[in-house]
Amino acid sequence: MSSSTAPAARPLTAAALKAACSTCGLRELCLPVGLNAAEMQRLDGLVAQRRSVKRGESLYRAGQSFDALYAVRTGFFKTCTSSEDGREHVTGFQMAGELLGLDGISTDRHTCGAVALEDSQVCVIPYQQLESLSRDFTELQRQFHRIMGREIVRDHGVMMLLGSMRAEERLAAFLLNLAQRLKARGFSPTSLILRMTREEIGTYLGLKLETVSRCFSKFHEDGVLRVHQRQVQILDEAALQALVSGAAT
Amino acid sequence: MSSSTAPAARPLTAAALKAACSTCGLRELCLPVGLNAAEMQRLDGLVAQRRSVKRGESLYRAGQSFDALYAVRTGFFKTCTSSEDGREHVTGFQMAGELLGLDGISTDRHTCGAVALEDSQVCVIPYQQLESLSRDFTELQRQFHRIMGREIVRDHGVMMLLGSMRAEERLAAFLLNLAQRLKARGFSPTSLILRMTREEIGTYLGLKLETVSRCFSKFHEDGVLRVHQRQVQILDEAALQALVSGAAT
DNA sequence: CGGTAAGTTGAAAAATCTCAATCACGGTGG
DNA sequence: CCACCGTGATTGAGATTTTTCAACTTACCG
Repeated sequence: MSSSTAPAARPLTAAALKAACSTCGLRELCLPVGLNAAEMQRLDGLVAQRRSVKRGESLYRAGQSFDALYAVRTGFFKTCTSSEDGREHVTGFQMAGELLGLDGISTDRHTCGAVALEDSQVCVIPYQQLESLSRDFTELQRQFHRIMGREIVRDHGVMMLLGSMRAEERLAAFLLNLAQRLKARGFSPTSLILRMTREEIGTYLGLKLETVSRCFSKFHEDGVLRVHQRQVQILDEAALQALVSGAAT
Repeated sequence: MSSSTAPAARPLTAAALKAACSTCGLRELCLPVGLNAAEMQRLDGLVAQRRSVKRGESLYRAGQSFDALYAVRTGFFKTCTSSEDGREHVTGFQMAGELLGLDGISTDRHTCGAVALEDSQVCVIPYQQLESLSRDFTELQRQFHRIMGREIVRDHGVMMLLGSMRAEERLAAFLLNLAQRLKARGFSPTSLILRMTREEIGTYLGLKLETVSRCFSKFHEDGVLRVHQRQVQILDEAALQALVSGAAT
């Protein structure tokens, strides 16, 4: 769409790609949480650029030098590390309002890759400038730290999931988490379209794709879900919740 | 050393418990990395207090309000989350120079508990003051962010371990990691005394204690380790390394 | 010494993986 | 418009890994 001719409508020009936190619908989920108007404006100056990433393309790759964080504006990403022997492991899925790239902070080099699972757009947040601005604004500093802290807590949750739940429990936890995040963004929490393959779910949950598929089928049989390929409808949220909480039984 | 009164030897007075990064042997591993003399002195003003934690005691518990980070000075800790149904999961082991408490940043409340596995001492780093000081010193800010980033990368490593390695590979990775950290602290990287039980290793690695025990025995039989209870000697590091890297084979 | 917590080992059960065959869907080209 | 192709998803059966349950040993502490 929108070849460079068309002076009437050019949604993908540089101007259109100009970011602006202050007018962004995601500002209550994203980096600007808690900022006042003046601070927001300063942040607008920092988050100046957007970047489009087509489905299947990499936003960044492992090993690449780190110089910016990215806030997902639209679309859906996975982040994955690959081990020395080439196996891939998905460390997370990111949707609108979530930050990508934190893995690069410690070594100035990305340790995961980020791949778009559908056509997506991100806001580029130059890291040097973010550090600098967060020295001026207590609230921005605070929020940035909270976001990093949240990532750590999230990772602990995943470690717990991988370390002590079995297949069905893992998938239940995964679906509930997805539903809850969709809900926070105003989407239906019961009817979702998965953006990732069974294999990607599998490497995220530490399972083989066949196991993931079998669990979906099992949930379907039990009337907990309606599953049709990537279309999933949650029929009995309580049942999923019970699997996750009462995981011991 | 130094206590102002000092009627001879009172190692546990308040004065003796006074912390000082500038004279601490761990400063090259801990928070003060990269600071100049003046900055170090300001940091000394912040990290003013030490706290002793006896073996088996908690430094902090899940749910408790968060107001400080802790740098391990001596000793050894584990951090664990407990799931809703009461199962415990160990998220990490911390030794001298490593930071505890990052899990509290996102919600102002700790989400894990930290328990000393031997008599330990930590430096208390009041969080508000750390944030404040890191607004003044670029280098401190930088280092603090690196530490958080490192924790995220570490967690990704554990997720990969839990998600895609089998028992022996996990234990090998665990031992190599431990050895490497001990080496960085000037201890022998081949002869180590485990501070934790088989069960604690198990919940960290997502295995049952019997499985951990069997893996130790297997390594012993294969001549890779000498194992006698908690005394472990690494005889063939390359073999462990091969297990971790060529995990696919 | 005796008691307790931790560690080891064995055998059977359970969960997950592997390998293989088949099915469904979306897109492409005739 | 429809047949065909390739990717992704499903399902089955047998192999493998890990867990479970249980018995037994060892070390440590007062």
